[in-house]
Amino acid sequence: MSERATTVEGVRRTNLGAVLRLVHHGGPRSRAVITAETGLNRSTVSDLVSRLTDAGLVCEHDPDPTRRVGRPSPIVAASDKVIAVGVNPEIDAIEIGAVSLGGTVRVRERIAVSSPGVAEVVGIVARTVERWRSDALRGCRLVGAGVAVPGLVRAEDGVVRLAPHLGWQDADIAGPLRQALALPVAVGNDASYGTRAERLFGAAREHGDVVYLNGGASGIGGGLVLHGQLIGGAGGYAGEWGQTAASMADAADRRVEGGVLENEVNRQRLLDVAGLDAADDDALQSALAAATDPAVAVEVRRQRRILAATLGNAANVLNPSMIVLGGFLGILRDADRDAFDDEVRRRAFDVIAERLELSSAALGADRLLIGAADAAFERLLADPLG
Amino acid sequence: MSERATTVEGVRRTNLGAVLRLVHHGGPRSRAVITAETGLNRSTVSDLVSRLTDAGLVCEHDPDPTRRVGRPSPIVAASDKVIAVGVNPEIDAIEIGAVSLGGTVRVRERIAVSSPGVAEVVGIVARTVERWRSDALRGCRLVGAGVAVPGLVRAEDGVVRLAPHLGWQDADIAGPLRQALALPVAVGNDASYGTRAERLFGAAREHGDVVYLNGGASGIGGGLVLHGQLIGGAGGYAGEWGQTAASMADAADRRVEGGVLENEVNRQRLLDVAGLDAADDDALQSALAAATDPAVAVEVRRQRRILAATLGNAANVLNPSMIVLGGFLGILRDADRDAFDDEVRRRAFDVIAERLELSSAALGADRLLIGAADAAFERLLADPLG
DNA sequence: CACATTCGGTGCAGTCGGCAACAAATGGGT
DNA sequence: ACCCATTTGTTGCCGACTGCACCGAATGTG
Repeated sequence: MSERATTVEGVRRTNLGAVLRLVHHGGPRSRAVITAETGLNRSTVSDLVSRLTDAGLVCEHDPDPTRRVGRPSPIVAASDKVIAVGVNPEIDAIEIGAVSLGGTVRVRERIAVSSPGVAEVVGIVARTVERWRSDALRGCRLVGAGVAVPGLVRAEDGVVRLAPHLGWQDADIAGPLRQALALPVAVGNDASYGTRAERLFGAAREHGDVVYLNGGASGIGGGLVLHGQLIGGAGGYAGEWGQTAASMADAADRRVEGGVLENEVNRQRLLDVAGLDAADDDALQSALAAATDPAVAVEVRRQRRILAATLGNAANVLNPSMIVLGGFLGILRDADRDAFDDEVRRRAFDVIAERLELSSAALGADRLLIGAADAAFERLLADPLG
Repeated sequence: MSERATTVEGVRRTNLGAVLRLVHHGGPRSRAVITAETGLNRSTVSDLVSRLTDAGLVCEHDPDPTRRVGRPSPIVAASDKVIAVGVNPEIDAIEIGAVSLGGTVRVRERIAVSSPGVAEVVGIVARTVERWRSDALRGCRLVGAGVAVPGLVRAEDGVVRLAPHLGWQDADIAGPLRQALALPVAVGNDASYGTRAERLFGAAREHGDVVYLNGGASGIGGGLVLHGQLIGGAGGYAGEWGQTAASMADAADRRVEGGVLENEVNRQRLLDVAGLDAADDDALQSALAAATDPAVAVEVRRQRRILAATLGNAANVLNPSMIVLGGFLGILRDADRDAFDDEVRRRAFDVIAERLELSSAALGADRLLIGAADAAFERLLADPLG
């Protein structure tokens, strides 16, 4: 978003990228609106749009019949024939999706595999994409692939340093996948890509300072957007909330001596107290809501207290305008949204709480695929005609 | 640093700023080095430098006698005649400094006043600067002033929302001071400006992802640099570590029920246990080192534990490459640096701890003046010839 | 049907950085 | 003392890009 254009040609790249980004992340809009939002000249926008059209990246169609005087301005939309592949390997399956520019999922498959290795993932993805290419994606242009990995990914080269649930360690999936698909490949942490998706297309849309926390079966991960930028930190490992020491006002709230946040705020504990063996988030939510055993309410309240303290800390340190909770953390909040939000705000400075919103994640299961695909689009947005 | 240049003229602004920033933050260097570091063409750099010289912002002087073949390249240095004023109102005094481009403090005064109001600060600063103008700063060009306020400052307009130690609330100091000095004025939180100074000229030089925590008599504040940018958050209030709930593995470490970090990691508690009434940081450090009472060591260890847990959390969430500790937090660390650093690293993921450095603050009392002045320079760097 | 309004298209001008050729300044070798 | 290689500043030209002014197109209004 904010590369500095030091050269005159760079200005063109920047501006082409800005226009394409606008219709990709913000949806279709008229040329006139683009002119107003970019602050560029009409003639400049005209030129930029026609170049993007020539390159097949955007489509123009007739304007909406508006009731206003004046010449109607054609609507510019991102081409849905430009596609990036999103991949999310998990412990029991691989999820693959084809996402078009604009952020809609065109095709999507979940392929059951138990704890797949790198070669297995690459093979399955390559076969699936090959099949799509001559079928659902006929006539489309594939521009890249993104892989959302449940683990620690080194930002500089995309090497998976550690993915405990997959059993990967110092694994390079970018190289093999790039070879197999003949496409550029981005690799990133799943929570980071979830953050990206929620910020661009979900609950944190339009927010420049976002804290995102996701609770899954394997723990708590998250991501940050500050100054409108996704924050990776020095190595790209930022967002590991699950490993932070939890703040508990009452020592009786602790369950694991020397434990960390994800030991205390924990999905399995909720399943246990609800008497469930395994369940998806919807089932868990219903079970918790329907439970009559007071122990359930006690455990939910305990986890809510601890989570609220963590979020209060995050608010004081980062001053976000939006906190988004995904997975079972959203369930904890939804048990009584207003009370939860108030408790978080109460722990933050007034001036910070004033402008703090909280939300449960808006995107469903597509979140990671959309985020991963968007990371793959990033190269295109940086230099649309390159 | 990273404004996007959407126009051709904007490219020139960006590049002029980049060159000026280089010699301002990085020190004097030859044209040849500037060419290499900016990636710009020789002829472009030549033009940019001569424009900056014409504007009196940089000076060129004869090259160092290097032992290499080839035409020597003249050294470009930021002009020390370009000055910004840094101001730091405290509870017992106002500190004022004149800082030249390049970051050196030219003049500096500490004026004792008890808990000054806005009008008092403005008056004193105006008189002092007026005196300097016809004396120490004769022939200099003043380009702005920055005020480091111990309190919450709204980023969007510089209004001081709350500065408890000064008794200010919703106070506008930018307006009156701008009028009195006839200069643009920047207002910010003191810890933010300290962060800025340590990052540019101090311990975190060259680090793109920095966590800075400062411990003073009034509490614990801090700042963040991520992706090379100073992070303010949605309202500019980010960095309030002091108000976060502390994480304590052992409940016996708690001293204040429902208290926050700055209640537990606390300068006054150190003074008390050391039997001191009041002392500056140097005296406190000596007293703690010389103490024989085992209660002193116990309290130091307790505060170190809590601080290390907080820093470990910060490392996991933000993945910084450098953590800088100022004020009495530096003293706590210095009591046994290696042990402290190891404890912080132990609490972070291996991959994060691998590349995590810690340091005590490198700049002394000048820190806030340098940071505040640098904030005032920002306008100049964004558009050097504007 | 004339007019106001809004917006796209075209040609021109201004600005900027890249490039290539040349000049200048230094060290090394004979 | 002299020539050459190397590095770097300087100059003039070129290409690229955006902004602007003007014109034409498309729509609603009276």
